Amino acid sequence: MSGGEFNSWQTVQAEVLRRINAREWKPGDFIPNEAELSVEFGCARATVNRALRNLAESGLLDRRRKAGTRVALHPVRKATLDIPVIRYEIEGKGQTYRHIVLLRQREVPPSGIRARMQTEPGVKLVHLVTLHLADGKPYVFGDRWINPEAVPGIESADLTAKSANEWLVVNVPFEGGDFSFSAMTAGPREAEILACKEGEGLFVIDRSTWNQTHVITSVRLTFAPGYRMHTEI
Amino acid sequence: MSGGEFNSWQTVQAEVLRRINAREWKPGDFIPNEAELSVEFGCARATVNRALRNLAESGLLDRRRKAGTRVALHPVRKATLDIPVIRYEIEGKGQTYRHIVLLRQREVPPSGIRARMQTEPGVKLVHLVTLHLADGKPYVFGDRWINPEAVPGIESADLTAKSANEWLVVNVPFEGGDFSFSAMTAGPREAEILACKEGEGLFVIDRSTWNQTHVITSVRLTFAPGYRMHTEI
DNA sequence: CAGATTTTTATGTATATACTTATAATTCAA
DNA sequence: TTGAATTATAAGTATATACATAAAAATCTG
Repeated sequence: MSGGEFNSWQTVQAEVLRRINAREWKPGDFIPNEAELSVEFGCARATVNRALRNLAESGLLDRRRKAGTRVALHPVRKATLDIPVIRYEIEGKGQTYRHIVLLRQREVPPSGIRARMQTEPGVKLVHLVTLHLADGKPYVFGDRWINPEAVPGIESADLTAKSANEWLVVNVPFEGGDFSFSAMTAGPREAEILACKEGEGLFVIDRSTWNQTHVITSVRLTFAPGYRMHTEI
Repeated sequence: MSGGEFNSWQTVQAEVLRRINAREWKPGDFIPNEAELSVEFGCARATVNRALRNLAESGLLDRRRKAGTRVALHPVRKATLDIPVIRYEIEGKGQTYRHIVLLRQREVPPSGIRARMQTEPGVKLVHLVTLHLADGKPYVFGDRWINPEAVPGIESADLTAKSANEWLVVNVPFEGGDFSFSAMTAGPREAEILACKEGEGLFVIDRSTWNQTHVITSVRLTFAPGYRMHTEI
């Protein structure tokens, strides 16, 4: 307590992790309860709680009240990935960032977008197509639909200075988002905009963000060939 | 306190989140310190700490000792994505899972793999190519290299019953991983294995996992056209 | 005045205690 | 015997307190 010898929650977490990895506690096994572990490790129950909670959050343990704590059967490890703000991403690589607005108009969206945006038939949305360049070369282009109802300032915003991507991040809070990652084959349009060959495989991110009341925006980012999204555990 | 009216850390978190979203506390602003907030919310500092820590973990606040807590300038939202175990993913969709081992041999890896796996020149690794099928149709194929030094049982494992993917998840603990997501263009080999056309865009995951001492395995998963990886915030 | 030292301060963590809550297990009742 | 009520239990949370630690700010020094 006063001496200096104590178990931090990290120590406890490391030891529990070691036991899981060493298969001393196997997937599906119940592990001792918090009270028992706190005695074993010579620390407070709160400390054990912190350690186990952390491991549960990262998917290695399953915990339920009264039932107890068990080693996760399907150790679904979770990776966290940052949502890129394109300018930061490019500038972070030491390249210069520039963007061009290719299209900006109010438009009735196609049905797929309308479903995503949950708007009534016939309602016009802001349609925005932007090309982002790194060192002058096409990097990614965004085909974006914005619900002006959810974003009051959008009509008057100067989207040539700051891209919609950045403008929205700074000006419009969102509560939730929905991402999907996939690949597509470059057609004539993509080939022209991204200055690549038709038929090349392109990395695509589809993203919708919303707040309590509205779907704010829905965007498809199509990256030039060679793009990689990276993350670690 | 005893009555029933109290502020849980969730309540505090929700209110802080509201203020951030309402721009009462703008990106870059310092927010009141834990002691002040605990007075304002009528709760213990530990409760405020829990709330703020949580928000910091999800990227909305930046905290530093002594400096204080500020609203993140670049609200890099973090999405967590589950690392797919292919069989679960397919069966989760209600499809039947099957896999075929296309190649399994000890082999000296090409230099790119060798660099990734951090092995000495000339050292042989286990090379394994597996096709995973959903309802009998090609879903993804894995081109995998395994360091037998890190995985003692691998030589004798029956990888026709359980795929290497699943066998490794169950039998080999790992401490860290490295993921990258990208797109490629189907060449003759991919077209043949995945039964798609040459020139189609394919989604690719490159993954390495390691423990303290070794890089365990490095795999490239190439998905059939149409695959989407999905996540929410 | 630059550079080293000390002080101050906000977050970070540990602990004992107490109470809450979900839920498994048990008992009771129809 | 089934279904409802009760009990016991393990995690979940709140709190007061104390000390640790990083780092900004202030002070001291040559």
